[in-house]
Amino acid sequence: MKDNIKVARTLNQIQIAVIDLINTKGLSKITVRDITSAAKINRGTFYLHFKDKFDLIDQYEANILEKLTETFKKYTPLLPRSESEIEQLSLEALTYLNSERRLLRALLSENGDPVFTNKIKHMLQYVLRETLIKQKELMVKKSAIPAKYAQEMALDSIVGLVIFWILEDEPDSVKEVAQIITRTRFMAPVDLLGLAINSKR
Amino acid sequence: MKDNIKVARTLNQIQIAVIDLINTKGLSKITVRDITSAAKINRGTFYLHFKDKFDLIDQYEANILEKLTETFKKYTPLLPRSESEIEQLSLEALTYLNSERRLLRALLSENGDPVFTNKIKHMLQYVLRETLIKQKELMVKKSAIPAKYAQEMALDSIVGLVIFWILEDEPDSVKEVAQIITRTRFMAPVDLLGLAINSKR
DNA sequence: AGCAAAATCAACACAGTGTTGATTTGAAAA
DNA sequence: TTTTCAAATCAACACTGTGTTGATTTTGCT
Repeated sequence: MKDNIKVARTLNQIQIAVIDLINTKGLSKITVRDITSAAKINRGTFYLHFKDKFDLIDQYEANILEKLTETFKKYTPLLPRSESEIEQLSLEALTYLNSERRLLRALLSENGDPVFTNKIKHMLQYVLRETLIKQKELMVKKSAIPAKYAQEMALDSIVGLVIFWILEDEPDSVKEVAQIITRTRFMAPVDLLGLAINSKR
Repeated sequence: MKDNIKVARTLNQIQIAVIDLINTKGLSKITVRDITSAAKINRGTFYLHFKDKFDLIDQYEANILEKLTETFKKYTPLLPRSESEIEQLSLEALTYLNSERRLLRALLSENGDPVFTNKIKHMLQYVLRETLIKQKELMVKKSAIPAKYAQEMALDSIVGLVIFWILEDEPDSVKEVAQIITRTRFMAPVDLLGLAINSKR
């Protein structure tokens, strides 16, 4: 049996310290010493749980990505076939993200781990690819631009939107954002921006 | 007078070494020692030109961003009012980026500097904000979603597209991509992907 | 109360950093 | 060609952070 209570307390102190340190001095400048002294634990103890600073961040991120993947799996085989299905899935994913807002804000901020965004993108890409294979019949129309670009942009815009929401100081509600995500799937950038651009050449 | 030739040769050797090292071992794991030994210069010489590894990368990136900003300034006051103006600006910007493809590929790859993407976004945001102020009359329609989200997504999708293109092994021509960018401004994600999604709830 | 896991502590070699002062090299002006 | 001076080389320095060690103490659990 592990002394789970002891471990849990230590890991807790570490996470609180790390979030605080990311926000104050930035992840890249944090040392293991910083973490352990802020968490008021022995430096050796840190190495009992983590290989190094990057391993620590990896564990946090992997945990979040895993939970998020499960949410998506619940909706497989997607893609969703209707607006309301898109909205429902968005709602569930956003609700989970919101529950981890403190950690996510730190990791996704300028002071955080700039690689995390890429990991999120790759996870989503993997999930989408899995389901797209089973859903080829959905692809009925030919797009005006190569699929690779379309996929990349769809992914970037949605990931960008969610991260933007996470980083807001007074974020809109989960429900509002789920609706916004749904709407944006059906609107062009020019229309989203409300611009009047002459589409004649 | 500076021994410009000497300096230029040194800086050249360093850049070649850095690009190579980023591609092989990744920017985060590169030491100043690695750079100087690969460039076959004395370690002290490095510090004659750069404060540290990050200063070096900053200089490369700042240089690229500056050139890119100039290109955009040539088109001020934009925003462009027609498709052809969008395409022309895209063409010019892409042509410059293409001329720096080797360095950009390294910096923007998984092994590169994950912060660079953010810097590009911020630069574009600044340029757009500058011009949007002067072009308020362009904003005629009310968008269905808050402007902040629309702007973020438009930015993310276009930056994502360009970076995707930079990282391709056999990239499409500058002209093709300029056309693609232009088209995407007027199309919704669902249409870009060619999906048949039921928009009824 | 007694066991075992977890945390503490001091000490270690090591790698990379950034800086120094003295010396050599070499491109270009006189 | 010779002179000159900025640039590059070189060896040595103190310093910081790392990751690991073995011995010891603490503390939750049964």
